[in-house]
Amino acid sequence: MTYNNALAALADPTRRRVFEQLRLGPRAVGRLAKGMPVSRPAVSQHLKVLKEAGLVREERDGARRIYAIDPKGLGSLRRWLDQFWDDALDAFQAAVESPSPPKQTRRGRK
Amino acid sequence: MTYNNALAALADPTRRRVFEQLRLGPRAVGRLAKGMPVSRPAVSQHLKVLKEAGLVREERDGARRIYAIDPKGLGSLRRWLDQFWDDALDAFQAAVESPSPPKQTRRGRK
DNA sequence: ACCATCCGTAAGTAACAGCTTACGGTAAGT
DNA sequence: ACTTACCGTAAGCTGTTACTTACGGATGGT
Repeated sequence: MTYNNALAALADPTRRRVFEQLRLGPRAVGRLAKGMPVSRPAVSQHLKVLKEAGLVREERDGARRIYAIDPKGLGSLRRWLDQFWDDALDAFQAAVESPSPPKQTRRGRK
Repeated sequence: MTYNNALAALADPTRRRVFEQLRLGPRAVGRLAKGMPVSRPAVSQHLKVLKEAGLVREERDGARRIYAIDPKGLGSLRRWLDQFWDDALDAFQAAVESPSPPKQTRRGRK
């Protein structure tokens, strides 16, 4: 039930860019901030949102925080999307196969 | 390359609710607005965003507009997520299998 | 012709989200 | 003990966004 947070988290372009950076492997905050158009605190705030959405895991290494992708949030999002995908295709196919659907027209078409 | 718009569109809870309504089949605007906590124009605006994101298709039936899920936007979103899913699992597995990664520590761990 | 239904758009407002700078806390090196 | 590096949080500002009401165009029935 965390897919809603995951969607909201991945909606922001900057945050998505941080997330895509982590696809290459775990990274510290400072390293993530380098090469980004925003400041380091901004990256920290984005990481906080991603973490609360279950998309990212935090691991301490001395004074540094290493962030990595958490498959959990990604999985729940994928499940939601797949379920949606199947149902949508069913409805789409049913609409195509029947020229005059049962409840489609209420007052006649033409 | 429309997955970013799709993510932004599905980020809003109300808009997601409209979209999930359409999972049951094509609906007119007025019918979608009934049972929603917001006004009909608000639903129209949400449908416009969903349409621009490629998530929804519009079909005119007299004075009514019938909206239905467009598999296109859903597909691009799914592809992006799948690619992400694979890469993330690879990186995750690689990180687990190697106790001491190559560039993980810069000044030594302890 | 008239009226009712269905809907999109414009304008205005209030809440939210993302960014910056400033600050404090923790850990490692000397 | 002192300094440096690394990072999270608070406070404040600003642009965006989701909502409302009001309006007008298009279609269908009588």
